[in-house]
Amino acid sequence: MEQVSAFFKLLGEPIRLRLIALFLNGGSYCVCVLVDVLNLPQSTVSRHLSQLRKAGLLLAERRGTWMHYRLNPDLPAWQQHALEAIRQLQHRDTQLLADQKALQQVLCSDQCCPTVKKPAHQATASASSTR
Amino acid sequence: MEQVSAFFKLLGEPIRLRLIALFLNGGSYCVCVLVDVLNLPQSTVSRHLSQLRKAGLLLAERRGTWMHYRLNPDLPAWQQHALEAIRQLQHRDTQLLADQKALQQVLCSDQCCPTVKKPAHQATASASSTR
DNA sequence: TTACTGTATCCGCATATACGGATATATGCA
DNA sequence: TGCATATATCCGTATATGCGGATACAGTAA
Repeated sequence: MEQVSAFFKLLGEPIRLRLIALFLNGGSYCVCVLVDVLNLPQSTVSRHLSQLRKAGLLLAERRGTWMHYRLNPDLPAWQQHALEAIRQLQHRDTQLLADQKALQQVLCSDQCCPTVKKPAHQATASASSTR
Repeated sequence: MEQVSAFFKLLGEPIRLRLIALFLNGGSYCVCVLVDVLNLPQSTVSRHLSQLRKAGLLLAERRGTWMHYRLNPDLPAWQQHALEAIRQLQHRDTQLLADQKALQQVLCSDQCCPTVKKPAHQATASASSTR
């Protein structure tokens, strides 16, 4: 029960909600990309990411200097249901839409993180096996 | 966005989560019943209920001295999705199961609130057309 | 090693929120 | 009226949580 409310508590914070929404497409992003997208201090973004990781919502993987986060694909069914709610909001909420647009811009400009894995449908509209 | 996180923040509190779970069956309960079920101070239960009502999750209706709360049947789709997550937990989480059992006991003992509307399938195991 | 970059954590501060006894308000009834 | 019950709100307190600059900790390359 405490675990359950802890999960919803994570979703109850705007920055974390925006982060989760960005990961819903299946992409894998390093901290510096997300800092650029959200336009927030690095410590703030990193803190929220590690909270999401500790809770099992995100997985982290080191690639050289960069730490890459992605959504845990093996979440329990009830959590996936809750995330589905956010997925529905992505097409309506202006903030989430703006974040997605900002993400694409940052990814295209390739300012940072040569090893970022974009979501499949963005890779180049050709090979699609990112996951 | 703030509205969205506010919604999840409501679900992020154990007592509110338990309250919502109790209402998922479609029943309509007064405060005193819920106080008995959760075994918590009246002010605590009432406060959480009014928070849920202010957010539009619950509807309240006065019947004489008693205030009856029930789930708002017209929630936006994304919220219903999130509630579906809780519905799935009802069969697994021991606390939620205990609450449901306690609710049935309180309702059967008829200690209070002669006007409580039980969910359809509990009414007499006959008519079922709630929700 | 040293320098540099990306990330995680620390820490003091500010704010939000929950608690629950006490009290106010509302309704029904005599 | 006045009392009793149900509910809502108040209020002081305790706790939780977010913030973000500063700092520590990788990992890479020279």
